[in-house]
Amino acid sequence: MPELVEVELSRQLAGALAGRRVRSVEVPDPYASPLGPRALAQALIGTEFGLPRRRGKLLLLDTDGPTLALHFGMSGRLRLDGRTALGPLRYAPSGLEVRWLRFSLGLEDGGRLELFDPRRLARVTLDPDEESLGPDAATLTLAQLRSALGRGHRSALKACLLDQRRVAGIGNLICDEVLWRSGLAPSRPAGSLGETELHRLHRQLRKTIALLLDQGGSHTGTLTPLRRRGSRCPKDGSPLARSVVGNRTTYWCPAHQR
DNA sequence: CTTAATGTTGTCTG
DNA sequence: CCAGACAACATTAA
Repeated sequence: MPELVEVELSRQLAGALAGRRVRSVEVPDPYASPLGPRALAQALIGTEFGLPRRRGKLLLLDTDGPTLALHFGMSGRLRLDGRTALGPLRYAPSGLEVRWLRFSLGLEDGGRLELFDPRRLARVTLDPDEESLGPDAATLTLAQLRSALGRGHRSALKACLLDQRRVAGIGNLICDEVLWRSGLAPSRPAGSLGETELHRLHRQLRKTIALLLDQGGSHTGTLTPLRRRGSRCPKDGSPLARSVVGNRTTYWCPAHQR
């Protein structure tokens, strides 16, 4: 679930952390962090949270000490004081089982921040390298998009959009949805877009992200439910193609995506 | 049992 | 040097 949209919803949930202090640190699955449980505890206990930030798919929880960074991998989700920001997990519809709790913080006021992750690809770090991420997709300017794609001259458009160093936050579902709405083929060389196409892509990117946020998830688009063999394009009725682009399964309409 | 999965990273190859 | 292919990571569920 964790593309920009889910992480943003988690950031909003984490807003309630501001001004609260860490009392305890638990790491039931040490695999979740390259830092040991001890280092995390030492760095975090007693610190006070500020307002949470997000860059791409990274949730940044600033404290008056280090910045706690959460990356949700494929199946991570956040719970704060018993509340979550997202609907059921695709790979764990039953949701928040104790065996999937990988990291948690007890707060001085009795509250609790918990990271659940069935698939164990989520990561907890401190003071991450934020600058290696490209500009955030939700607020990307046309100029930023142009330069992100320009440098990727001959690599596939979709591969560029998924590259977090170029643009941060776009995942597989958002990418396919945006390209479908933009009428652009995922395998188009990124550098081949004309100014009109670039404009269209930029507009659809911003619009789609806002829509998906509003609807509560990356999976709420038009194309997502059609990600199975035999589906047809809702725009023109053509059979959707299924291929691999940028290492990810890609659904698209060869009829109107050019 | 097989396959695919909302992600990232490193390695190999042409 | 570049882009693409592929495996690995670890697990769930259809």
